[in-house]
Amino acid sequence: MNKIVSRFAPSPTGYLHIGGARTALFSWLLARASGGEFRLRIEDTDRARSSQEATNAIIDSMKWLGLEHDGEIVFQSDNADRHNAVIDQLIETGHAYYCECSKEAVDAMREKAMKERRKPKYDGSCRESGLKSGVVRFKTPLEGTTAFKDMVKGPIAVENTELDDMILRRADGSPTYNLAVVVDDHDMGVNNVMRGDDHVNNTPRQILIYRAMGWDVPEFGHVPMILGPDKKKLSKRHGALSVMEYEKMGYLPEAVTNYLARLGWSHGDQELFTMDEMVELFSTDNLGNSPSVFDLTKFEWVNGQYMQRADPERLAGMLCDFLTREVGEEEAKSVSKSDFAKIAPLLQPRAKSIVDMLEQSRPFIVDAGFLPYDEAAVKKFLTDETKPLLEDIASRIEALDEYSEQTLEDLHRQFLEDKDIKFKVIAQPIRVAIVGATKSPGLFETMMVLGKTQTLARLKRAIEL
RNA sequence: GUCCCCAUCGUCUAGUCUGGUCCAGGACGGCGGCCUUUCACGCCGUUAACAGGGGUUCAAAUCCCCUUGGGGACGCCA
Repeated sequence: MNKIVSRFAPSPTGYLHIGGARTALFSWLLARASGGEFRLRIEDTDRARSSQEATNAIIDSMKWLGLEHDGEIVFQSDNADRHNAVIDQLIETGHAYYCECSKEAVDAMREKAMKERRKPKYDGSCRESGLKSGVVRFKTPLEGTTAFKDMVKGPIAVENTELDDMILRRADGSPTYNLAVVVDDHDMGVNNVMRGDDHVNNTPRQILIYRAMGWDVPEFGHVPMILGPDKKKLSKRHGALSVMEYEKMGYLPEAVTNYLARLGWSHGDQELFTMDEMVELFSTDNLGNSPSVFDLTKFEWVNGQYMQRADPERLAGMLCDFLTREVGEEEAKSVSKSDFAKIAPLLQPRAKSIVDMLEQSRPFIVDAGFLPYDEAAVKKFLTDETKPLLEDIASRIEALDEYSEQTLEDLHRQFLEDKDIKFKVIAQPIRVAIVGATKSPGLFETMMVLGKTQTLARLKRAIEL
């Protein structure tokens, strides 16, 4: 088989949302898995609805997800002349014809057909009229069936009588989608087309154009759509967010691609895949053919898995960026990346996202004087009984020559022995004293990250509360 | 209305092509427990599904038909 050339061809009418991202991912995987090429084409022929902003957003999203494309980005609108040349050729070869029926007349035909329980379509009245102007329509064969083997759905066949004589060139001279995709895909050498489910119906029409032009018909694969929790088509309402929204919420790109891949694709019982693994294991044979629900809970689990495995340095960098975004450059300066690099490992098993991690790192990055305390926790643990104990511990820490996790542990063990009490008695009071809350990473590792000065300052402040 | 597609635990799915090893496996979630200095993580256990009905067959989640339910398309949008 020749080298696979696949593509992703979004229309820049909005942001790239997760459904589109998954299609792009599968298409990318298809190419990469076989050492083929993955092209990107922007279908911007609907000039009224297309925008540069959306184009940029799509490109940024692809980049963030790591779906690098090969070659130059093709803008469909640049190819109008070529599209028209093909249309002219189709007319010359008798595969297309001019039609002057008004929009209203065609609407009436459709309505009539619908009433007669037939499929609504143009009736072909201008087919043999030999007109020389008007829109150009494709002369769909009157009989036979058009069939293809879908890479994900299997064999699909449609009676040609079901298809109507689609318009190839509009009254204003511009080519339509069905014509443009075929020409562009052919010109770009695309031989594997992965796209959304909603295009299955277009496929037979497009195949007919390929045949009329005598071109090789590519392989098609239609991936089912992604549903919201209510099993309805994903929409803004239930968080059909754009890919970049996920970035803003602090999710990792590899978690997004992993989760998206598992939505509709599988490799036995495996849940976690690096991009490299996916490239290695991907096959359209394992693509599912039924729609799936986007489950945020499971996605968060996947993200959590990647948070745990991530390099603390990278996390630290992200934490800095997020902090800057939140409080501005000036404020964010007070915390360095190396501070975050020390904090991150403690929070990695506990944070579901970068935003979550930043939130949890709050007690670590504020000065003792500004540490917020959970009132209920203070009331419960910083009592007249525990405060003297904390005071004792504070003075012992102060006297420490070498401040390390080991010496801290030894110090506490000795303290417990001296007082003849269990660690449980002082654990929560210490915790509340140094982080202001009842939850935190391990006490000694927390003290280490905090440093001797901050630890003591917090202990002292807690005693005063 | 017409055509096309889809249908396994609440969710994502394995198994379906090449019927038997599936009284259906894994994961998320839920529940219970262990670990433990809290919270997580981790570990162990548990919960829960072949949409319904007909066939074919010694044998069907797997093959065929029908029904039901869901989705998509039917544009001088892409």
